[in-house]
Amino acid sequence: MMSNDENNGRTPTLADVARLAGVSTATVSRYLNSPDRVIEETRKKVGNAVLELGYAPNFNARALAAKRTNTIGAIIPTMENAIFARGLQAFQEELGRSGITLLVASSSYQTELEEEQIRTLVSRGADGILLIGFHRDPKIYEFLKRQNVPVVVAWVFDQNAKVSTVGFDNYEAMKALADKVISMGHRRIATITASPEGNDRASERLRGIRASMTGAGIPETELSIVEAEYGIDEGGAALEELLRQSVRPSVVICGNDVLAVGAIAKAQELGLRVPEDISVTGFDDIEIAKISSPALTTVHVPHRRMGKEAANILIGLVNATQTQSSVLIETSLVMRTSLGKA
Amino acid sequence: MMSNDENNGRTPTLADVARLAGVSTATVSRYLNSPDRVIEETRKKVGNAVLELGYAPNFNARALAAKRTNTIGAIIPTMENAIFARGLQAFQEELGRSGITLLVASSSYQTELEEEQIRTLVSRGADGILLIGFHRDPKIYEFLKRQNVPVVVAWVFDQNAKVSTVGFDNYEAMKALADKVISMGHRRIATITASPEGNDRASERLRGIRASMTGAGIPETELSIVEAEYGIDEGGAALEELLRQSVRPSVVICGNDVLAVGAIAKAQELGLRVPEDISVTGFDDIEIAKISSPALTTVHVPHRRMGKEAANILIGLVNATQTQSSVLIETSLVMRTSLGKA
DNA sequence: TTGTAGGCGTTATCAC
DNA sequence: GTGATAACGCCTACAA
Repeated sequence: MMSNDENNGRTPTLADVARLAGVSTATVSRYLNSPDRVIEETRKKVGNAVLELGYAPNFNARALAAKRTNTIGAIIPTMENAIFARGLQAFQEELGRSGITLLVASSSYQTELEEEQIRTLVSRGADGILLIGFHRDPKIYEFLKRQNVPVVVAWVFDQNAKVSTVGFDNYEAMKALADKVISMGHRRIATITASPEGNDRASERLRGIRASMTGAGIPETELSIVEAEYGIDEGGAALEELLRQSVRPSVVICGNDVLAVGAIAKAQELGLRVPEDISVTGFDDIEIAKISSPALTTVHVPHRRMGKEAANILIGLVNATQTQSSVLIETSLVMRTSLGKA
Repeated sequence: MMSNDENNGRTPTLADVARLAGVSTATVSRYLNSPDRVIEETRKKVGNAVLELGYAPNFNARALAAKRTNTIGAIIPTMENAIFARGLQAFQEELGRSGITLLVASSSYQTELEEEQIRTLVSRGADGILLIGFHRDPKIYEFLKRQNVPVVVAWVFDQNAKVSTVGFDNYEAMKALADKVISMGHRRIATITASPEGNDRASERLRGIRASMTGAGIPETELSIVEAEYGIDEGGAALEELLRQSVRPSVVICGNDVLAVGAIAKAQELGLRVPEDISVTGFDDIEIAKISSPALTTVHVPHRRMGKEAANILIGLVNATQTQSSVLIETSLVMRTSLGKA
């Protein structure tokens, strides 16, 4: 065989394969999409041509003609946060099982960026989209509806929402933790949280703490709040800020395990014993919670299950085999040693 | 205004916008791609039409016609591994700065899966691709070359490779660590590593340890090796296995920080003091290394810088403003307390 | 500055 | 079973 570049430098197309195999483009297309609809002999001819040319179908052309991409998009706040990255991994694995590819984008918690990414995903023909949390311009939901792109919102749960949700009740989950904290005698409560601005998980959790305090007769104004970005060092810095305030808290409720671990490390560095001098709690229950010393009292979030369920609901929505529905992922309190009596 | 669905349920197209605005499709296209080439007045007309229809361009059609996607693909082994997730985040941020979208896939360390994903990415028209590590069927590199898709391989460095690399010398980095370990008197050396099968980072690091031992006159056959998947618990289980062997190692060199932290936790659980009874080292220097107790002696890998550099090289390759080139990312030994004298 | 028209690589509807 | 051929939605010379 002399060579296989009859067609100068172009990347081979369906037509090239058809020519080489001596069949029509229609047949090649059939060979690719439903091989059983083409007779054995031609199948071989076409197969060889495909191999010889190193042909790879042009997805964009296919999507254009077929009006379906077998693609689902997901936008998460950040991949830096282990729990999102891992939930996404589970989501992806489940999609893979159905031969669906995942398109990922991360918004860095910027809503405008997220809007743009949603449009990009839709432009790319995503058959469905996974989003984290409710909070966003209602116009986006309208846009998505108009474009006929089903959505699943994860990390939150609301039976009555107009979209499908797969997650837990952030308010209740955090309230349960706070109730426990208060039941152990704590009154001087502080929290280190992500900015609740445009972040409904964070604001709901904050609301949970406040409700718990109020329920116990503690004025919610007594709650000290420090905002921090995601990161161990950030958690430490936030703790320092907390300690600069007039009354030292007896417990610091953190928005996630990473912040909590950072707070613990900083406290110890400053000579405070945890939990004897100050208690600290986390949220998420990622692996780090177990190996932290003291081990972290936290809220367990089954992120892999959440990712998996989200994938299945979205797939159902896309195939229209399922109508809008939400699933509640149960969280649970995990008592370890970083939370002690007041 | 009565409504904006003159066109039944279809999602609006360029033609719809053109019709509504009373201009040609070419003008709308120009409005979208180079607004400065259309006069203010028509710009307004078209803009309104776009808004009113909630028009979103069809990316696939655009890619088909323009033969450029402004998209770059990346395949990483897994998002579960924080250092990949974070390197990828940096990669993405850098691409975003140039208006390029990122397509992500994770191969779960399965080479066949990776091959498939590479084809998918190419099919989707990725202008360039980021891969982790060298090791893969040469045919893939040929395929990529034939398809004219530039590649950057990260997490490894080889000036002489036929593709661009952005990373460090895994062999040298680990050898430096091992040299240090041995200089502290250790002779009974063990390692917990990811399976080196088809993983050149892991196998190179293993080679580094062996070379160091040989250099110090320690028969490399004395190296105890246990393979483990990524995870704290996996690291712990691996340590247990190591301790079941006849001679107890004085030091355990782990393939990454997560395994190391797991090993430390398990050792302590079994009543061993670290580093007095057994030393442990990590690799990567992610945040967890600092808060581990004892803090982890490890190899610092500037993953964000690596992601960023990889993005820039790939962008240069895609724009053909740059030819193949590799950049070395320097790693460094970080001495903390988990490594003590033998 | 704007419009006309051909083409990008596939799929899908028909006939044959 | 297989082959023409018209979409699919957009871009881009080329004209006007």
